Amino acid sequence: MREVMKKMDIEMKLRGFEDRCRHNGLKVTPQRTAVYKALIGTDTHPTAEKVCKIVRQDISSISLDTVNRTLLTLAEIGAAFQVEGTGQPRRFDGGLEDHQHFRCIKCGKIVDFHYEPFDNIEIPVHLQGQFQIMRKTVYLEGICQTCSATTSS
Amino acid sequence: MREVMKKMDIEMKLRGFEDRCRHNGLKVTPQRTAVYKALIGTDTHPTAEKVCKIVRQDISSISLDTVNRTLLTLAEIGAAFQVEGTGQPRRFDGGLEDHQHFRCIKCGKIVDFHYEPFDNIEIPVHLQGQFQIMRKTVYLEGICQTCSATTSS
DNA sequence: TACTATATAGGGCTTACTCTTATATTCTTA
DNA sequence: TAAGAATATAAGAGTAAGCCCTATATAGTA
Repeated sequence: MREVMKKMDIEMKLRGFEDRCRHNGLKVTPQRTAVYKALIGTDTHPTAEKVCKIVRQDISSISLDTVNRTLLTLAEIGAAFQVEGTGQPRRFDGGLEDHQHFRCIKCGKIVDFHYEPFDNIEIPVHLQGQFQIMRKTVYLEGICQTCSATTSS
Repeated sequence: MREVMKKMDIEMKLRGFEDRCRHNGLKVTPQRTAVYKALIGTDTHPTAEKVCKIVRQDISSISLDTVNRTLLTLAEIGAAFQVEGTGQPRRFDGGLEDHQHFRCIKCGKIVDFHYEPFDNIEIPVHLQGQFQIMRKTVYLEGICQTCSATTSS
């Protein structure tokens, strides 16, 4: 019974995915579908490399480049998203005072801001047992003024 | 007057930095000091590459590897830190329901959790004009159970 | 001043990605 | 349902970030 439910759920998601592709003028290819399926079938926040390995069980000839490109496409059409901050070179910060970060997804710029209520977010108790938390922050992503000005022109 | 204050401030930080090095059994080298100075002299969250360019104005022969290593060292002794999530391969997430991420800084594992109060953090008004915010999340870093078990042994 | 431990420069290597191009596939519309 | 146009894919070369190794140099110490 459980299994049947799961299967139906996946079928529904796939249907929705195909619609989403078409609405965005994207073709529904076996590769795209397989990448999407692999991604929703895991909760491990995989890299392109890992997704590629999974997909190759079905489509052995798929290239890593296609997987990577497809994942990026999925993020663009809102069928998935990129885990915050990953995929960029390492960056450092010499400001040790309490502050938070905003990152522009177009130009990659990181801007400090400080909003006192964010300094001491309360961590739910059930996590405190599970992890040794060393850092907690509110992290914002979006488009900065410069980039939104450039885009609209 | 302002300038003088700034200079004193930097001097103080440098003094503190040297102490911090010694307390951690690290030698105070011109390279280390220069990297630290470059980092606290900017608010742009630079990559190792950028810090290297700045430092080379003083020490033209410094290698990128040294800069990178030094920045990592600064983070270890708490004289700086690494911007959350940067420096890792891109990762994707197919779960579109509201949730937040914890990332283990040892093994890199990313774990989902969900704490409803975090779903709709209020963004301060002064930021709403400045940025077009597309995503906001609470992001936690620390050490997971597996890793803290391994480390203690 | 000399000795020991640690740091650095340099260069080669790996990994994660990106770009280019020729071929293949989807979707449309006639 | 066949043909054409637009888009996607595979493959492979190219690039950027970061890591590792080793010989030399330097800081801290006694």
